[in-house]
This record gives sequence, structure tokens and C-alpha cells, in this order.
Amino acid sequence: MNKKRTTLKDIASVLSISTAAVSKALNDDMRISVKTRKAVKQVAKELNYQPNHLASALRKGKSNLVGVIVPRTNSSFFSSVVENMEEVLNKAGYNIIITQSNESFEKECKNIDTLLYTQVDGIIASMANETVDLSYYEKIKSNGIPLIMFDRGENDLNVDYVGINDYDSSHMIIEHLVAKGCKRIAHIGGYRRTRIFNNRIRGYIDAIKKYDLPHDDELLIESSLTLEDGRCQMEKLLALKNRPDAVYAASDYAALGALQILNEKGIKVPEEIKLVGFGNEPFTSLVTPSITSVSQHSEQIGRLAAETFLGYVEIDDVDQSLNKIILDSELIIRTSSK
Amino acid sequence: MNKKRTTLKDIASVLSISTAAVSKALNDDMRISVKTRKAVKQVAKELNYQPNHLASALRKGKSNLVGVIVPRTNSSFFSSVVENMEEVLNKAGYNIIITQSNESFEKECKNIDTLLYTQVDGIIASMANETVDLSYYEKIKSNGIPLIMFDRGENDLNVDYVGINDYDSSHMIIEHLVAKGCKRIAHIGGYRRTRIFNNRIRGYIDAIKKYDLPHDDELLIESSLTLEDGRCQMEKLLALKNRPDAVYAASDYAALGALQILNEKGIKVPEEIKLVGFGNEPFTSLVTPSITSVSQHSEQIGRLAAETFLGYVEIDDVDQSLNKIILDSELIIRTSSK
DNA sequence: TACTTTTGGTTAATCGATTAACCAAATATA
DNA sequence: TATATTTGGTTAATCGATTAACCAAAAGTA
Repeated sequence: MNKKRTTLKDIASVLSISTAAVSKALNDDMRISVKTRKAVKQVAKELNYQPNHLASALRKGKSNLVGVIVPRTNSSFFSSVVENMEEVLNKAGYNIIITQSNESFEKECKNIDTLLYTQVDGIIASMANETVDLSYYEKIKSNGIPLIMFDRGENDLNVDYVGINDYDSSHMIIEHLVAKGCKRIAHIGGYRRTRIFNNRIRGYIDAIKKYDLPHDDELLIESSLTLEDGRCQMEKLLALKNRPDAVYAASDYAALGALQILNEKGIKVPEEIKLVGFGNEPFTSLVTPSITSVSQHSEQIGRLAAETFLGYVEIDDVDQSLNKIILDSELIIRTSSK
Repeated sequence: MNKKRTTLKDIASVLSISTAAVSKALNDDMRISVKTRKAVKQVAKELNYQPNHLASALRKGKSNLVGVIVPRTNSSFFSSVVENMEEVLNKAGYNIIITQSNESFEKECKNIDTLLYTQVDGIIASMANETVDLSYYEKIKSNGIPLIMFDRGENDLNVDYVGINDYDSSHMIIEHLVAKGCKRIAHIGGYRRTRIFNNRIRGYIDAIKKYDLPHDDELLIESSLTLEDGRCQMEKLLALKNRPDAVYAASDYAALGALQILNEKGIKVPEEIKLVGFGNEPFTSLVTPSITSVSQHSEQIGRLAAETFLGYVEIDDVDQSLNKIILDSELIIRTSSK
């Protein structure tokens, strides 16, 4: 019906005052009398006034929008991170725009363009698996808006970062498996080019050495960590003449793939082979046997990433030093490693 | 470094022409010579010009942004719907803003406000479980922007809708279970106030009648369909003196909860009790035994919802009739009902 | 040659909200 | 009473891109 939206002008003409006065009244400017302010708000409500975000953002040079880039939203980790981010940012008057890269570099670049185009005030991102070249992220910084990365970030890139200590997490896992009596532990890892996976691998190697366990090359695998990958790599591990007695996969999906193969071959978990995943995806507690995994404190990561962003906009300090927040992870022990 | 972004004015002053000419050149206006157009584009590239979306959207009264509201993003169904929507809309020059209601009515209202505030050109939404009062959605329509609902919609609301045939899906499931020899089929359903769940219940009742099966009240349960709910309701069903020999849950999460209880109690699935879920979530194929479920063609739903929206903006026909697109679903038979 | 048309732009208004700069009337102060 | 200050606004410019309206110069036509 009422196709035309109410503008400041409409309110102004009802009350026979200037649009400037209306604008100030709505923003509770002291220079406008309490009586006028009340009247303006009253009329605004009656006319169902809704400010035109485009206009105010254009004028103020600030959109109060924050862009978020995640590899996929259908992961409980990312979904939870985003939820917590949103909570913090909403309270501070910001709204978020979620985009997903689907692990594709090309899509990621497109998303960055979209967000810049939408004039967001900042971007919080986690890199796609595919991404190697980071120059596209530089574009964000050269646009003068803050960029905060989480989980999948990069050392080289000079940005704020929030994530867990992957190196220590590997240690924690190996320690747990050693305590359970494992002597030959394999690692289905991600690609080293991604920092977090590289750190998990480094942690694995150092922990293995620390406990004087065999660190055969055949026990350390790099892969893309999908479920299918987990199946495939597990089969390879089983084909070894000297089988491992434990498998630590750097993702829950890979761990699940491995578990499927073990189940299919009738190999008992945890009796014959113990299994540990990473990420604490909900299904780890749902499958049989349930899978031991590492919780990454998604709530904290989301909250801290959001707060880091707010640090930039609230304190208008150009000279802000970079934040690198590294959280401790938590090992959730389930049947697969008991 | 270069805090100030390049504007049309900058390009104009380099070439000593008017900003109007630059604007037209970039939009390939015929009134600008090919030579000038090339020069403008060249300079634009050199200065790394990126149009200010806010300004053009304000002037054109069109943001080229589409808002999407989903209950949660961390469900493979919604995630896939969104992905396909995005693909179609991107091709048409639109970008999407995803928001999640977390199944909360309050959050849903907030999201609607945010999207309207962001001046989206349309909204594509699936209702939260909690939502009963639909007046808030009316706000969208009274703002004059198209609203398309999918999956969880409402009959009463006079909007376009894309979804599957829930009534027929129930029929399909009962037919399948009857063919497998089941004689006493229970239904863990959702709340009737939500249309899709009501339809599934109606389909269940009619199919049960059609095959002359018992339709005791104790076999039909309404719940919120979470995993916990599934556990709880399954326990109740097992406590009946006349146990069912099959359970049809209106969500995969509830089905999974039911399965957990059955596994824990050592009741064999599918030998003693057959189980069917709904939604074809990935974990249905991952758990043991794998769960029979209904695929909702998320790709098509996403694509069709997007195309329905485009129908509104491309054809500027005020008098467009409402689209109600009902797709057929597909039963994916797995171990739990074999 | 004189007039018309086309080409390739320019000028200025506009979208709606914000804000710097200004000002009249009311009130306070000396 | 005369001047200073406060109160409560108003005016006009601005953000950057778009576009309706306009126009000079070049080219075409009778």
C-alpha cells in the first residue's frame, strides 16, 4: 500500500519544524527541547518512521555493519563462533553480514569485494582451505578498515588473530594417548600450508619425539581432511605391515571417515585402535563409539574476535598494536580413546 | 595508508571531465564516446576505484541486497538452500545477507528490522519454530518489498512460498514401512501450529487409516523435535504395553535421539523396530545403523526461492499473483528401515 | 547557405540524514 | 538599562552516485 517510506521531511512538515531539528531530536541532541523531542518521537512512531540507513551511513561514513567470512556455515564450530560474535556486536550497535567461501579461493575474493562494496566497517574472517595467496586480504587493509582473522589465519599476514593453540593441542592429544598405553600413533593431518594444520603437525612430531615413540613417515599423512579422505587414509594405514595402535585426525570429519572403515572391517575401537578427532563437532558424541575430540571454545573465539574489532572502532587509535589471542583448547575424552 | 577512497570526482578531475560523464562512462552509456569510456575505465582501474554502494543505492532507491532469514545456519538443509539461492542471486547482480533467528521469535523480529534497516530489496525467510504471531512479517510487505518464504511458511500469510509436499511425504514413509511389514507405526511429530508439521501429522493419520493400521493416540506425539526430545519420546513409546514396531520422526535430530535410546537399550534396529527420520541431514548416513530419511531437495528450494524473488524485481508487475511452489520429496532408504 | 539532427558531453537537482555555522528570542548578569 | 549568555532552534552544505534537462559543436540535409 504505503509504498513511500516516511522520511525526516515528513515528520518535519507535520510539526512545522526543520528536518535538522527532527534529526537532532531523534538523536537526543541537547539543543532540542524536551518537549520537541517528545513530539518528534511521537510523530515518528505514528508515521512508522524508519531511518534510511543508506543515507545516514553515507553521510556519517560509517555503516555499522560488520562483514564475516567463513568457509562454511554448516559447521557447528563456525556457526557457534558467528552466533557469539553477533551477540557482542549487536550490543554495540553493529549488525553482521555473513558470507561463506565454501572453501573456495575465488568465492572468498568475491565475498571480500561484496563486503567492501557494501561498505562494512570491518571484516572478521576465517580463510578457505584453498587460499594460499593472501594479497586479496591486503585489499581490505588498504581500504582502511580493520580485518580480524580467526581459526584459520596466517602468520605472514599482518593482522589481528584469535584462535587456539594448535601446537599444544597436539601435545595434549599425544599425552592422552600415551597415557592410555599407545605406542604407535599415526596422524592424519591437513596441509602444512595452512598454519593451524602445520602447527598441529609440528605439535604431533615434537610430542612423539618427547615420548620416544616411532615417528615413521608412513604414520604422518597430509590430506584435505574430508570424510572421504579419512576413509581413504585409514585404509592406507591399515595396509601397513606395522599398523598404528592409535590415530589422531586433525578434523572430526576425517576421524569419522576413519571410524567408518574401522567399523566396516570389524576392527574394535578403542580396544584395537584408539581414535581422536579435532573440532568437537556434535556428531562426535552421536556416533558409535563416540569420538574423543578437541573443543576449540567457539564461544570465546567469536566473542573475542568481535571485541577485537570493537577495539578498533571505539578507540580511534591509529597506532594500535596487533592482537594475537591464543586460547587453550580442551580435550573431550569419549569412548574412542578409552 | 590511502585512507580516502577514490570517488567519481577523483576520476573526473584526472580526465578534466564532469563526474556525470564518468558515471555514465562506467555504466556504458551510449551518450559517451567509446574513447572516453575507455579512458575512464582505465583511470578507474589505476586509481583502484570502487563505487560507493551506499551512494548509488540511496540515489537509485535499490540496494541490490537480498536478506535471508533462517532458523539456523548450521543445518545442512538451510546451508544448502542458502548456497543455491546465493548462486542464482549473484548471477543476477544481487548479494545476500544471511541472518539466523536461532529459532527465537524475538531474534527473528530483530533480524527483520535489521534487514529493513539495511534497505534490502527483498527478504527470503524460513520461520523460527517459536514463531506464531506473523504480524511482524506483515511489516515487510507494508514496506513494499517482496517476501518469499520457504520450508517453514504459513498458510495464512499471503506470501510466496517454496517447499515440499509434507503431506505426501508422510504417505510415502508409511507406505514404505507397511511394505516392510510394519503394523504399528508411531509418529514423533512437531507442533501442529507449524504448517509443515501439521501436514506431516495429517499425512501420517490419513496414511495410517488408508492401510487400516491402529491409530492410537499414544502413537502420535507432538514435540519440539530436538535430539533430547527424541530420546525422551522414544522412552515413552518403549514404556507402552503395546510397543510400536516402527517410529517415524518428523526430524532427523529426533530420530537420532530415538536411535540412541534404542541402541542403549539393546533393541535392534531395524529388526525389532524400524526408524525413519526427516530432512536427510548428513549424519543420518554416518550413524550406525544409518537412518532412513526424506530429502527435501534443498538445491531446488534455494534456486526456486531466489527465482521467485527475481520475478518480482525484474518484471515490474504490481499485479503479480502469488506463487506457491510445492516440490516432491524423496525417500532415502537406509539400514534403519531395511 | 541555412536549417536540422546527432554526438558527446555539462549543469544542477536529487536521494535522506547529518552537522557545521549561524541566529533570534529569552534569560541572566553587571 | 545594557550587555552577555543560554536556549532552541534554522539554513545550507555535505556524503557520492545518478539522471533529467540542457547545450555547444560537428555532421547531415535541403
